[in-house]
Amino acid sequence: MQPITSSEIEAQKPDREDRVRRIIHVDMDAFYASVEQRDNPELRGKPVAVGGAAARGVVAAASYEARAFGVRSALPSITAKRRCPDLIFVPPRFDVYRAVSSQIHAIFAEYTDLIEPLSLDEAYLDVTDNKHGIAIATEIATRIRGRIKDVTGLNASAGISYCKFLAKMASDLNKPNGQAVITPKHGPTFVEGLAVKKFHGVGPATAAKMERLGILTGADLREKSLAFLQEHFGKSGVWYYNISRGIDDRPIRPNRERKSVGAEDTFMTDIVDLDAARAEISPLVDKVWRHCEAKNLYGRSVTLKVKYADFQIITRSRTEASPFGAPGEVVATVQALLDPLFPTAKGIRLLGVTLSSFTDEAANGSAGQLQFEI
DNA sequence: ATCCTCCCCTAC
DNA sequence: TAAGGTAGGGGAGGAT
Repeated sequence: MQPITSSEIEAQKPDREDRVRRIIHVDMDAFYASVEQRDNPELRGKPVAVGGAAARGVVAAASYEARAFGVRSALPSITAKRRCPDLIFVPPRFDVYRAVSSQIHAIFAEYTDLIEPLSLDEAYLDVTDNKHGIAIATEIATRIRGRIKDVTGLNASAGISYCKFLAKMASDLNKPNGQAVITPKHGPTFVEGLAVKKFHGVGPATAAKMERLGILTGADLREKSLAFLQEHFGKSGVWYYNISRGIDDRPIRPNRERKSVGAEDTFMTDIVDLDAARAEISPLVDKVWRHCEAKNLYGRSVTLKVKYADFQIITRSRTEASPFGAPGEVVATVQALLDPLFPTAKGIRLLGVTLSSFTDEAANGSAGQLQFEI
């Protein structure tokens, strides 16, 4: 400990301790697969993959029995079947997953309103001030996991720490059906010993770039200056600088608003001609439009996504002054974005449509717009 | 200075 | 080897 004056103790100590947050990251174990095993006893104890067995499908979630064979999320279904010939493919039931997600969210809300869902099966909770006045966050995590088990029959894991990054990391440490704590005292040490490629937010590209710079671990990262990291990683450099010291002040953000709604489709066989491509647009737009309509989202940007046979992905987008008023308008715009891409030398394996730039209100009539412009 | 378009990276 | 669907954030370069 650094020697400090008594006045500093008076001034700082209570302040510091007040500022230490208690964050829990809750993560359901093999979520989709566990729901399927819960609802169909035939699947229990067996290797299960949720997702399409289709030729171009991938695994969305794998049971722990399947993981023993190297079956993982995002693995091509055909590879999964080769690794695990007895693998049972089950189509996803998102309505059921959403219902379970609501149940666990209700359990979180018994303890705090500071809930930030990351997906159907994961959330950050800030329990610094919680509804039961429980001082020990691990106690809350234990109770939440018990409640989840009682209510849903499913296992959850949890990470407990003083920030989101370390809570997230901690939830993996004793998975499945476990929890782990990283205290402020041990946070920086934990990060130092961690390979950067394990950092949440550092993917293959960034990991490779860091490796070229001689950065393999959190300790390596910590040795680099802020200026160096900013030079090589821009805005993210600040984030890396802080996180290598165990510093992450990002707040829990409840009620994050959706910024885009999209739909995309990979075809059984690649598309080569414009008419075939055009025929795919309406169904995609209709799906997106229905979703936006149900949620009262009025988008004024539309993006067309094209994935070619060689996996090159391009996007073409257009932003209007006011939101689209009918699906037909979206279809027309997307067609206009699509046309210049033909004739194409490469087949197209996927098309996608996304609406974004949501505004508060539906489009005014054209007369209303004119009044403003005059 | 901000918006728009397009691309890259990441996560689940 | 075979590689889905959905979403968010950052950055570069150009337009307004």
